[in-house]
Amino acid sequence: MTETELFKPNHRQERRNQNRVALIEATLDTIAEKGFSGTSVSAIIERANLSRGMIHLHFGGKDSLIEEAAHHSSDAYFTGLENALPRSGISPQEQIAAVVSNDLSDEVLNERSVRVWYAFRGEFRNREGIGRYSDTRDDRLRDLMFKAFENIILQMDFADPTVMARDVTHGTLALLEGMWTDYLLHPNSFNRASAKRIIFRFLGSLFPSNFSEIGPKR
Amino acid sequence: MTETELFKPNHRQERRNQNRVALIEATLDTIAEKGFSGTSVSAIIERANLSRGMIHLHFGGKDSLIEEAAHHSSDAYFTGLENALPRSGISPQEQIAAVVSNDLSDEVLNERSVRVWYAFRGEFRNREGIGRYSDTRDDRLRDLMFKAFENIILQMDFADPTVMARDVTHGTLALLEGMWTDYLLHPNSFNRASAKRIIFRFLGSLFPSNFSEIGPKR
DNA sequence: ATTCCAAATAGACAATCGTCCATTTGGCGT
DNA sequence: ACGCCAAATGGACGATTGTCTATTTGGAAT
Repeated sequence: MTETELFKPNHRQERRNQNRVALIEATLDTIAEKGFSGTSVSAIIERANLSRGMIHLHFGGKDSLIEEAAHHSSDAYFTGLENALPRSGISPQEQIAAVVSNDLSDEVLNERSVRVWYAFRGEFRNREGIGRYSDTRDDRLRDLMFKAFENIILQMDFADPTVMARDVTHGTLALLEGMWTDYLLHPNSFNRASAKRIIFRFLGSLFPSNFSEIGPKR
Repeated sequence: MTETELFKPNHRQERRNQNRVALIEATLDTIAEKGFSGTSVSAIIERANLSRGMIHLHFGGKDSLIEEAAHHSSDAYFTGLENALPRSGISPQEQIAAVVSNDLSDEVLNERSVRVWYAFRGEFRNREGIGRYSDTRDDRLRDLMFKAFENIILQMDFADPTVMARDVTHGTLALLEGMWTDYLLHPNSFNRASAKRIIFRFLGSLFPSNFSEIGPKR
């Protein structure tokens, strides 16, 4: 109500879109705070300070709104990741380190996004729209890491470099996943530096000339 | 109704307890199939083939039933783990391998239990009863693995063996967590043998005289 | 200044939620 | 064989769910 006046200079379509985004953000906030089962239409519109009919007007229904929120959340993660990755002239180990650092950064690994992410994970079976974006995120990230590890492994001598690259990619992503879970369960005692050291300890053991427990070499 | 006759020879208290367990199992089945948001009182009692009032009679309310179900699920995991661990005369690396094998076994890593587990994870913030059991599981398992890794590390020369043991424990649990997530998202393409090989590849690289990519040595 | 129509509102609506109680059932003790 | 009382039933109950529509609002075009 009082905030409405702040937006007065805007045009109609801008206001419309602001409300659309406000609904999505309010949905994510509510999921983070009250979980999926506590996320009702009433809770969402109360947080967004909008009227009840807006969800039907903008999204057609609650389920579509939640799907859009999942989409929005997934997009935000990848936009951040692509900004965190320098365009070129970067060694494979530095690329992997960039992914690791990004996944453990304040922007990605915070209480809101982790709770939202796990709430979606717990429900994605029943909402097809959510599962789609879960998969999308994994596939793009997996491909990026695989190529980086492949570059590292090809200039060593492994019996089956492709399998090795796939295994290490899989393992590193699993490590990151596990760190997220740890943060979800113990957000206060979680230590970002410690998490990073652990991951690089594992990678440094596998590729001593590319990683140390401090981070990537060169 | 028709099944009632099968239980006729039982005493009253046994029947009562059977119904109690049936409600818990029906709750877990419903969570696995429909997610937390689809788990209503109606859905539970329909699956259990019992009357509406039973939940109030046995548990006092839906929330308590769900808490008991989380407890039941956690207990089942640890009972299985303790059975999988031979009592004594087993090397540290074999202890760790037993935990890894157990976490990747059909009994622990199946669609029902993984969906149930992640559904609880997504809601544990709001139901205090659930969070308690989540933590309990982690603590007991962490302690077990830490001592095993400590034994391995103490007969090597590391600058700070305690930190190293803690890091590797943390990392290995994170790897297992990540494998569970992978199974949740892609239950059909998931490969247990591959998951095990990846974990032992990481551990074999850190402790070459204790692990190989096949499994524990000795 | 007036009209117009997209945008937004607020409440009606049936369906479903979880709780709880009046009633029935049936196994055990006498 | 009978009566008792714990166990189980199934529906009533108010609260809350998500959807949708009749109404109001207000910026833009004339």
